[in-house]
Amino acid sequence: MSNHTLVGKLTLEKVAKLAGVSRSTVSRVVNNHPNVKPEVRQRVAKIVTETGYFPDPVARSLVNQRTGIIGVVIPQQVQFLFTNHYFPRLIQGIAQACNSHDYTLSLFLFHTSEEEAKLYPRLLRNQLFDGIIVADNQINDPLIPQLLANEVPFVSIGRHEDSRVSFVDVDNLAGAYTAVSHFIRLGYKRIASITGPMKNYASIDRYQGYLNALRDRAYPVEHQLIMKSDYTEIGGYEAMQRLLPHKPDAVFIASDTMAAGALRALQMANIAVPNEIAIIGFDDLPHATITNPPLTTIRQPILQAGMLAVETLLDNDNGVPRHLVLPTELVIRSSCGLEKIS
Amino acid sequence: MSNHTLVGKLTLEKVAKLAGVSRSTVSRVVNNHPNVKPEVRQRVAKIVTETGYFPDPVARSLVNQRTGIIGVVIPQQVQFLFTNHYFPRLIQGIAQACNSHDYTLSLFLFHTSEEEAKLYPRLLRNQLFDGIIVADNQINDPLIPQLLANEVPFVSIGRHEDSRVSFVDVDNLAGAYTAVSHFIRLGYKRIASITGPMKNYASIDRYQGYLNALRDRAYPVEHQLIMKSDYTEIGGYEAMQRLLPHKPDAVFIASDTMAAGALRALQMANIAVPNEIAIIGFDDLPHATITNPPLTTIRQPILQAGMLAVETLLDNDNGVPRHLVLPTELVIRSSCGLEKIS
DNA sequence: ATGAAAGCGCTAACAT
DNA sequence: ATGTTAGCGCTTTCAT
Repeated sequence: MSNHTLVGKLTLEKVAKLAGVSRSTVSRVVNNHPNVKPEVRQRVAKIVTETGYFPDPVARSLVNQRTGIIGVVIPQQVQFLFTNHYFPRLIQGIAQACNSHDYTLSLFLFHTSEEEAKLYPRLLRNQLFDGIIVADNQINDPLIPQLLANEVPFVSIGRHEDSRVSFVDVDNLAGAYTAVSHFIRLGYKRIASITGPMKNYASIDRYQGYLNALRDRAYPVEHQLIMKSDYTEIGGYEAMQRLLPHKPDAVFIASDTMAAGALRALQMANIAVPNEIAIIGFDDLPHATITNPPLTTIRQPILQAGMLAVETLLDNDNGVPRHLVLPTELVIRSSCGLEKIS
Repeated sequence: MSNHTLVGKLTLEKVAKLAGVSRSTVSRVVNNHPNVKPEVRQRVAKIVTETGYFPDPVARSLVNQRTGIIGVVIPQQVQFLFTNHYFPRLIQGIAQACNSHDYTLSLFLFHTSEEEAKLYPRLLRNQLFDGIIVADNQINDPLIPQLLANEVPFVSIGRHEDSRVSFVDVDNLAGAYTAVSHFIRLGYKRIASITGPMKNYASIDRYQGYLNALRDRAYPVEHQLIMKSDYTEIGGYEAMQRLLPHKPDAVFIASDTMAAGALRALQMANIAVPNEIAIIGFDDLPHATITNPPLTTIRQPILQAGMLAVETLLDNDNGVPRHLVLPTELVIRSSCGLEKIS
C-alpha cells in the first residue's frame, strides 16, 4: 500500500487506514465507546498515540452542536476595569473552573459602545458558545433581557431582578452592614461611606447595607458623608479629599482599591489612621495587608464566585435558575482602630 | 407550501427555501460575492434580515479551516499574574485589536503545572486557534520550541533568542539605561536596583540596562545594592526593606507595582523620598500618578504591544518572522528628585 | 463488534 | 447569474 495517501492533516480516516479498521471504530476508541473488542481497541489506541492523532474540535462541534467554549462578557467600559483587582481575580476563578472541566474561555472586553453593539448579535444568536457569563452586570443592562429572549444559556455575576436569571452573587448587603456595625460598636459617631457607581447592583447593595446599619442603631444619615466614586484608586483618593471637610471619624469604603487611594489622601493630609479617621474596605485583596496601616476589610470570595458561575452554567438544572449568594466576612486589621476612647 | 419544514434552527437551506433560490445564492449574498443579480441579492438580503439569519461559525470554520479565534497563553503561574497591572493592560490591548478585526480572544491561564501540561497538547496540534499569543515568555519556556516544531502560528510578547520567533517587545534595555543615567546625571552615588525574576527576558534586559549605565559611567557594581524580586507590590515592599541596611541613595525598580510597595516600606521606615532615597519605576501605570510622591518612571506602551501582537499574527508576512521593539520613555515626576546638592 | 452511510451547516468548484 | 454537487472531519444510526 502506498503511503502517500497518508500525508497531510491527520484525520480519523487516515488513522483508520493505518490501523486497518473503519473510521467508526477509531471514533469509538477515541470516545471510549464500549463496543470495541479489547484487542482492536488496543491496536487502534497504539496508533493514535504514535501518530499523535487529535480529533478536530471544530468538526466535532459541528456534529455535537457543542463547542466547549464559554464566553465571558464584561459589559463595562474597559478602561476602568483593570484599575482594580476584582476582575482579574474573577477571571482567574472562571479560568480555573474552565480548565478543570476542559472548557475553553473566551473573553469579551469592550472599549467603546460601538464595539459593544457590534458584538451583541454574535452573542445573541450564539452558535459559538455553550454558555455565557456576564460579569458585573449593570442595572438595566440591555444584554440580559436579550439573552433571556434568545434563550442563550447564561449566568450573571451579581444578582438580577428578573428571577429567571441564574446568578452568583456575594452578600454585599450583609458585608456592608457588618462593616458599619463594627464601626458603631467601636463608638464612632460620624460614619461616612465612599460608594461605587449606583448603576451597579453591588454598589447599591453595599450602600443599602450601610444605610441599614445606621438606621438599625438610630444613627442619622448625613448626605455630605456619602461620596459616590468609581472603584478606582484615584477615585478613592479624590472622594476622600472631598469628604475631609465634613469631618467623618470613620469611613466605610466599598472597595479595597478605593480604600488604598483614600489612605493616600489621608497621608497627604497628615491625618492619622485609625486615630483620627478609621477605615474599613471591601474585597480583601492581597495588598490590603501592606497598606499603611493594614486594612480592615470585608472579604468576598471572588475566585469562588467565578468558579461557581462556571459550575452553574455547566450544571444547567433543567433550565431552573440558580441563585447563589456567597457569604462575606469581616477581616480585622488595624485601619478600623480598637475600642474608641470617646 | 407547508411551513413546517421551516421550523427549528435557521440554516442557509431554510433561508434559501424562503427566498426561492438555492443555498449557494444565499451564501453568495451573505458573503458579498459579486455574482448575484442585484434584484435577487436584495430579495435574499431582505429575508436574511427579517429572519435574523446568521451563518453558523462552526460550520464555516470547518470548511474554511479558520476559526477566527486567537489564543492567548500566559504560561506563568497565575497567582502572581494579576497582582500587578501589566497583564490586564496587555490583555486589554489584545482584546481591542481582536475586536476591530472581528476575531475572538481565548484566554489560557494556568494555576498549576499539571493544568499547563494538560493544555499544551491542545495548543500544539492546534485546530481551534488561527494563532497564538504567548505572553511573558520565560527563558527556556518549553512551549516556544514546541510551537515552532508544530508550525503553529504564534507571536511572543517579549523577545526570544530563536530568530524564527516573531515577537513584540519593548526596549527594556534602553528604558533601564535611561532611568539609571538620569540618576547619575542628578548626582546620586549609591544606585540600587530591585529587579524582577531572572527567568524572564524583560527582567534580564532591565537589569542589564542598569549594569550598562553604571559601567558606562565607571560606577562600581555593588551586589548588595541589587535585590531580586517578583513584580508584586508585596515583593517590592520586602525588597526595599532588605535594601535599606545597605544605604542606597537611589533605586531603580523594575516595575511600578514593586515601586509602590517600596514606597510603602520607605514610609514605614520614615525615609523621605526623594530627599533621602530617590526612586524610578517602570511601566507608567495609572496609579504612578498618585503614589506619595508621584512616581518618576519609564513608560512602556503595553496596550500598543498587545495590539501589535495581534496585527503581527494576522499579517503573517509569508512566514517571515517579525521582530518589533517598541520605544520606552522617561516620565519625570517627583520621586527621583531634582539636581542633587551633594 | 464492526463497517457503511447519512448528515451536522457551510463554501466553492463545477456545470449550466 | 444560478443551481448542483462534493466535500470539511467528525459522530451516530443502521445494517450486518
